[in-house]
Amino acid sequence: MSKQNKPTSAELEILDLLWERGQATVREIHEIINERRKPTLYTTVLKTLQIMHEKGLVERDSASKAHVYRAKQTQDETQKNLVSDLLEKAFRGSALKLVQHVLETKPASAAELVEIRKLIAEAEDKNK
Amino acid sequence: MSKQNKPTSAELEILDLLWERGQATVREIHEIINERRKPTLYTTVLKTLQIMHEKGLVERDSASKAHVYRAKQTQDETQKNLVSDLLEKAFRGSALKLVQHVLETKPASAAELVEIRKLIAEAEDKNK
DNA sequence: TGACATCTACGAAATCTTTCGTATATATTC
DNA sequence: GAATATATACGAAAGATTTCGTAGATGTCA
Repeated sequence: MSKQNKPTSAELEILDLLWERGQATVREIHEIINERRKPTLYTTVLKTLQIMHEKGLVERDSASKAHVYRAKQTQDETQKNLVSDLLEKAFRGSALKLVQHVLETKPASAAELVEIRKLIAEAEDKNK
Repeated sequence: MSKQNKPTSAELEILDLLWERGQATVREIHEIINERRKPTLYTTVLKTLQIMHEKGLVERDSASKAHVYRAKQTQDETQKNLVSDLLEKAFRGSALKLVQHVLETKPASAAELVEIRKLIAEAEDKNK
């Protein structure tokens, strides 16, 4: 059912902003992106959004002159797809290995570790 | 130091085979890949390996007519890079969210969960 | 040796992604 | 209503990745 539309790198960067703010115009997105990384023309961002619209990654309200964009998939759904993709492509399904690398790469805070414990407890319950 | 050579999707598929078998010829790789997914010409696989060789992703022994390829980076190193990349690009550094999705996507076995617990314990020790 | 199978090399086409530049429409303001 | 600022649309260049096809080298075997 769900579209197998894996967002590209540039698309993901934009989606991230949309998830964070709920919605945004091209200009807003353009400005934020330009602060964060190498300068990009306004029309580049616009074009990317248009392509994302064609692909069904975003929806837009074109009532006013400056269209307002929103992500169509939730961050959660997208993250889940990306993880599932990585798990399959690079980890041959080994959840353990993946978790191990996560904890190595980005040492989690004490609070996060507590939360992760809970997740494991839940997973164990389901196993029974 | 380490090459920031993020393998592409096709490259990763080949690397996976090399890690699994230690080494392989183009023909072997070609045959396995063709069993697993859409048919690909022999020369396509060959060309990809040649490019990977240029990039330094693999090394090869050309003593015999059919060259024998080996991955140059370990699976561990590569996985670590991929995770770090995903964490940054799609999870804004939230280890928790990532782990959550892993456990949802691929329900871990009881044995794996035990192992993950250990990793958390280690991480907590380091936090102190 | 000569026919045949199998290999590498590699240019180029095909495809995908990202960026750029131009044309044109639509508000705003004097 | 004309000048100006700000939008969208969109073709096409630029890059990166993947695939294809041809040329030629090398091994095998009767």
